[in-house]
Amino acid sequence: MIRVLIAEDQQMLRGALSTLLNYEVDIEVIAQANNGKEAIELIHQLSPDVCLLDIEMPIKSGLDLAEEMFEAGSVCKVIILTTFARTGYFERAIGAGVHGYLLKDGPSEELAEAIRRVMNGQKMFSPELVFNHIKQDNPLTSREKEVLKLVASGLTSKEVSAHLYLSAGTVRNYMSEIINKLEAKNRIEAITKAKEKGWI
Amino acid sequence: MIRVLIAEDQQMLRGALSTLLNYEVDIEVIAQANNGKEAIELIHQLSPDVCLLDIEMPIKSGLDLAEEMFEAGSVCKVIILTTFARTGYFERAIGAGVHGYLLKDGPSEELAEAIRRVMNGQKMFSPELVFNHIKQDNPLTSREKEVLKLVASGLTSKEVSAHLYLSAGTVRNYMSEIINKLEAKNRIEAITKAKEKGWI
DNA sequence: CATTTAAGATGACATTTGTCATAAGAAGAA
DNA sequence: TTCTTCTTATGACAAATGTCATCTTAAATG
Repeated sequence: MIRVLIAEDQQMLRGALSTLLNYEVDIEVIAQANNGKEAIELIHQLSPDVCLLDIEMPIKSGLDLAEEMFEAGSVCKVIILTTFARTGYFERAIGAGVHGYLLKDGPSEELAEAIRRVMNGQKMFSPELVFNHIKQDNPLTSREKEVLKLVASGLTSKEVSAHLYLSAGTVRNYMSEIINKLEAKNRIEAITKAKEKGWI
Repeated sequence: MIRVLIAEDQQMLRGALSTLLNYEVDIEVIAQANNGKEAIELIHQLSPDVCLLDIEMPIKSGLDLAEEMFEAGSVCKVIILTTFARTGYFERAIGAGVHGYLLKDGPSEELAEAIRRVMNGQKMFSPELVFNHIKQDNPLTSREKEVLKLVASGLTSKEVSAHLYLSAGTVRNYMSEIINKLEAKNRIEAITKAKEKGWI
C-alpha cells in the first residue's frame, strides 16, 4: 500500500483527489494539509511514501517545503502538482530534486499512475514542461531579485533602501538596471514580466 | 438520474469531480467542457438538468454563460463553482438568477448534496459568501477603474492619457485620487489592493 | 595573475509621479 | 430647482523615479 500525503489549499480539489486516490486498491491517502506548515508536521508524524505538493499555498510554499525535506535527508518521494507552467518554478523544483512535476491542467486519471511510477524509482514530468524548458534564465542577480520583490510589495525606493541598509541611490540604480534587463517601460512592467517568468 | 454538465478549464479538477459525481447512484456527468463556448453547444445538444460552471474560463466566462442561458429562457439549473469570493462576482451571479454559488475552497463531499438540493428547487450558497456580503463597495468610479487597469498593465500616465484621449494632468489627478481612496502609498500598492478586492 | 562580475556608492540630470487648489459642464437625485 | 457626483481640465510644486558616468572592493573564473 502506497501511503500518500496531499498538501493543497483548494479544499475542493484536495478532497476530490483524495477520494479518487482512495478508490485505487494500492494507494491510501493518509493525510491532507492546507498549507506547507501543516504538511511538514504531518510528514514528521506519519512519514508518508509520497507527498503531493501544491506550490502556491499560504504560510509555506510547496517548493520551500520540498527543499527543506531534501536538505533534512528525507526519503519521501515528492510530486509537485500545480497550475503554473512557469519555467522558474520548474527549474527550482528540478534543482531541489523532486521526483515528479505535474500540471493541474493534465488528466486526473494519470495521477495514480504517476504515483506508482515514482514509487518505482521513475520520474514523472508533464511533457509540455520539458518541451517548453528552453532555459529562460533569470537575468537578475540575487540582490536585484530582493529589491524587485520589495518594490513589488508596494514599497518605495527609499523604503527598500532602509529595509536593506542600502543608500537610496543604490536602490534607484538597481531598479534602473532591472528595468533595462527586463526590457520594461517602468517598475510596474518590470514586476509583471518578472512574475510571469517566475523570476521573483 | 440527474444529468450534469461540468464546465471548468482546469482539467485535473474537472476530471476528479466528474469521477467523483459518477460514483453517486443518482447523478451522471453527461458532458465536460473546457470553456464557456464549448459548454453552450453541449447544453443545446444535451439539455442537462444541472450545469456546474467555473467563472474564469477562456473565451466565455461562466457568468456570461449563465446570463445568456437565463435570457434564452433555459430551465437548466445553474451552480457557479469558483475560487473567487469576490463580491462583484457573487452579486452578478445572484442578479443573473443562479441556483447555487459554491467555492472551490469548500468540501468536495457537499457538491453532490448541493446538486440534489438545487434539483429539488432549493438554493445553495457558500455560507462565507452570504456572511461576507457586507457590501465591500468598489469606491472607484468607472473612469478611475479604466485608468487603474491601464496603469496596472504597465502603461505610464502619459500613455494612458493618449489611450483615453485625456490630458496628462487629468490622468495624474485620477491616479492621485485612486491612491487616496485605496489608502495606498503609490500606484503599485493601489494596483495590488484593487486586485485583491476584485475592484479591477 | 589578470579579468570579469556582483555589490555598493556618488552626483547630476531629466522625467514621471503624486498632491493640492481650483474650476467648468453634464447628469442625476432630493 | 438646488445639490451632489462624475468627468475633465490647469497650474504649481514637491517628491519619486529612471538614466548615465564613474568609482571601489570583494569574489569568482579563466
